[in-house]
Amino acid sequence: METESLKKTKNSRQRDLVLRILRSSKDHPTAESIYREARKTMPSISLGTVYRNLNHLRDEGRIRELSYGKGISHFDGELREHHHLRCLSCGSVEDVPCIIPKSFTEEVQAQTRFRIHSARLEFIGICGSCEETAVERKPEQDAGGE
Amino acid sequence: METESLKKTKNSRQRDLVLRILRSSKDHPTAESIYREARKTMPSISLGTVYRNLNHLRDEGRIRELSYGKGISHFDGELREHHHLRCLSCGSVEDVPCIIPKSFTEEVQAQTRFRIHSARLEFIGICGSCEETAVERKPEQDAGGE
DNA sequence: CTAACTGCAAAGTTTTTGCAATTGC
DNA sequence: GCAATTGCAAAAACTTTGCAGTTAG
Repeated sequence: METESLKKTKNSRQRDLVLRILRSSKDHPTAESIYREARKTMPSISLGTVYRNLNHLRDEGRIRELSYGKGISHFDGELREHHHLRCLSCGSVEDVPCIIPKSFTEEVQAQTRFRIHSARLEFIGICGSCEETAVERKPEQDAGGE
Repeated sequence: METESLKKTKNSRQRDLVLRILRSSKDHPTAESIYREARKTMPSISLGTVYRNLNHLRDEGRIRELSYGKGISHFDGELREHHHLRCLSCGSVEDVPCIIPKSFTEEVQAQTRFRIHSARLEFIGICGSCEETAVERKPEQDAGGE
């Protein structure tokens, strides 16, 4: 009867800070940007500690790791089901509070031998402001200054 | 009247090879595994060239880059709409030929100022064979050897 | 008290890049 | 012929880790 190697967790000021920054963040910060933010409050915090805490919080399921794009991971402090819109033009990522239809998930599960826990969905396209910019730039339109 | 900085593309044996490997691949190889495979045919090919060609092919839209997980990108030579099942236990990724319901996509698009081109969907759960293994391991069941 | 945690810096991984030589068109 | 491409190796970018000292419980 072995318990799943659960280890005692201490609350450190550093971990609290990382979590607080993530929770209060409207976007999806990277380790680096969390680090920069954290140093405003706690100048001695190290990048390694930020990484360790992000991994720890993710393993506990208290935050989500996104890792879209190539190298860099982004982190998300929002746990309720939601998905993402990624803009091809400016690279921004916003949340959509949509929920994948249960019927769809069930259909997929029925078709495969897979037990589905959750899903990650990312819509890829052009965001509102880039769309506007593109329209402004069109030559048919009276082209702005410069 | 400037065209979108389109640059002439040459066909090199290296690029063809990378594409051929990807197209004939049932799974989603990494740059590294494509490199290993490529060297069987063309021992002089370099890893840098594999990376350059993968990026090039992706930019042309001839392959897809997956980059799930942290560091390593995986590539996918299949362009028809399909999505992925990722197993939490063994880390494997398989294709599901499912299609996101148009009505769902349209609903999301209507809710936001976003113009959706495409979507990436990944179901996360436990694959068939891991599920079986887990069941075998359950102590209620007559536990196998070892 | 002591195991978890930290800061620091060095090391690890994955990907990109500069350069001179080739190669496809 | 010339620009695109290549091989090589060095550099960059991101993340993890070993260690000795600190801290929460």
